[in-house]
Amino acid sequence: MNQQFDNDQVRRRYEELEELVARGVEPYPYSYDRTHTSEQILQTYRDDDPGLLSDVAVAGRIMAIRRMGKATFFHIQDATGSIQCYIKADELPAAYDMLRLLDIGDIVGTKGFVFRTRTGEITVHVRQLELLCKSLRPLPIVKQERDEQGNIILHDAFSDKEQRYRRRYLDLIVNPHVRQTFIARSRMIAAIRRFFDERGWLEVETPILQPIYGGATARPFVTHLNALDMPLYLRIADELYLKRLIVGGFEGVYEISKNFRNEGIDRMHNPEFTALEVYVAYRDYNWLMKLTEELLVTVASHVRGVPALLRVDGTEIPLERPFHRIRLLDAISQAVGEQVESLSRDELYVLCKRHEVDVAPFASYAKLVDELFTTLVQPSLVAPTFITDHPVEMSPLAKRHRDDPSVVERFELYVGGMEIANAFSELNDPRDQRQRFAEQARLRASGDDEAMVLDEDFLTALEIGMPPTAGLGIGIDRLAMLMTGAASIRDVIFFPLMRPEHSPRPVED
RNA sequence: GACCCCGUAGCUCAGUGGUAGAGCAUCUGACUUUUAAUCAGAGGGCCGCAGGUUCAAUCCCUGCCGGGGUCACCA
Repeated sequence: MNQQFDNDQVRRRYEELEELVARGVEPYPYSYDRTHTSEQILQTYRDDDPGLLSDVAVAGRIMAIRRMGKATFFHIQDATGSIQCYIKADELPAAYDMLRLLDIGDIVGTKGFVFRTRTGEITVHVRQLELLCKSLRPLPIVKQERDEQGNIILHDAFSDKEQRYRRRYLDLIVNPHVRQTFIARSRMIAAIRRFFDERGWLEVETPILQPIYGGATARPFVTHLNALDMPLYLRIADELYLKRLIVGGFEGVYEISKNFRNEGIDRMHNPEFTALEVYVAYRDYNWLMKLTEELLVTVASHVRGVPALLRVDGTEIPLERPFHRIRLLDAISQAVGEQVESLSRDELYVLCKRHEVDVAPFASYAKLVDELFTTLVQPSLVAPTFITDHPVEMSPLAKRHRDDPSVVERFELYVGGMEIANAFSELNDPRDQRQRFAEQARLRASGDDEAMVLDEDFLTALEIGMPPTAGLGIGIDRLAMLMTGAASIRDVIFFPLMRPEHSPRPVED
């Protein structure tokens, strides 16, 4: 064996492994038949009838060992929780001998009967002990203590964010709340699927590798397809493909999948993130606002038990229907204390300067509106609020408002100061859509590298004809943050993007 | 990309211009109902990396690497 040891704890464990093998112990067996999880034992045990659990088999990772000479207590942790085990040397001399070579982190299976100790803890009295996996590296030890109120006090919790994100497996083993966060995320997505499935809408998959990226304004990741010697883009949105499916005759489709945007990384943004998009034929954005309310209330109730979301500071955000609704320009007017509805681009620029909103002198009308909103309004949108009817320049894929052609039928949902949904009555007039693409092309030519690219086939699809359609996108990661009170998007993504730990020096070319 | 902060034992952290310390973890011994087990002892460190200043650098300076935060960017 030519093993490089990082430190003597690792070396010691390799030595133990060899000694176990020398004694005929298989350190990596193939399976283990459990009768109970730790949770099942704790829930089933009855002091007046301990015989109920006279022969259980549990398995898990050793998380604590207390050796007391000829008797030892240890805790094993499984997916449902943890349970204490008790083993006596005189009853099981061989197993007890093997136990001397086991460590915190090893995975074992044990059979025995359940009893309650003098100090009141439900415990498995070990009659048989098997090693199921030898752990060769030390675990970051988290000790926990219970105070008189029963609160759990953690000592020296594994808290270094870099290590937690890089070695999520360790984070999950030693930090129980992390497991809970990801279970909540998974339940949330399951609840969303159920909500749509119940309505008869079809879950679909559309291309992630796209020859033309579209459906949002963002810089893409570029890759290359060798077989056809052509560039491809990782999708920034799936919108244009889902609309093609509505053209094709499906009347309700949704997709939950990763998008990729080559932009900044911060606590709200990860280069790859999960988006939900749903499109429903014959509906408009008014109907979709009600649906969005219902979706959030249903999902939050399922995941959290109450129709409320959670802020980082632990305060709840009740989801009371109907959510606030305010037109985007009205929200800005309110914030600046004057009517902005009919202001020109140049007047808006002056307004920005007056309110110390930092904008470039050549910024477009849409950009100015966006800056004013982001700076002056968005932070205050804690309670769920629909911001509606954006200027048409900001929304190249949304249908013009039926009463005002300068704005579109669009809403964004803000909760806790975060944008979590974006939706519109979908633009299905191919003539208008072509004009909008032309405007995007003009922006692109003038240096806006996030402007949308013309997708001629998408226009062809619209010419074939798309029924009136409402479409909604939800940032799943951000919604998960609000379901769990997470402070950073990294806390709800198992493996957030990190720079390589030992980065090879990039070669300059 | 800019600025600020951080990087010391497996983990959580102290610390000082004279090359280091605690708790837990680890090792040895004691202990047959413990639970942050306890008691006695021991080992463990390129103080992120590379330069510079200095008689002397973990500490001061510069650069780099990694992380966090703020801003910018970004639906």
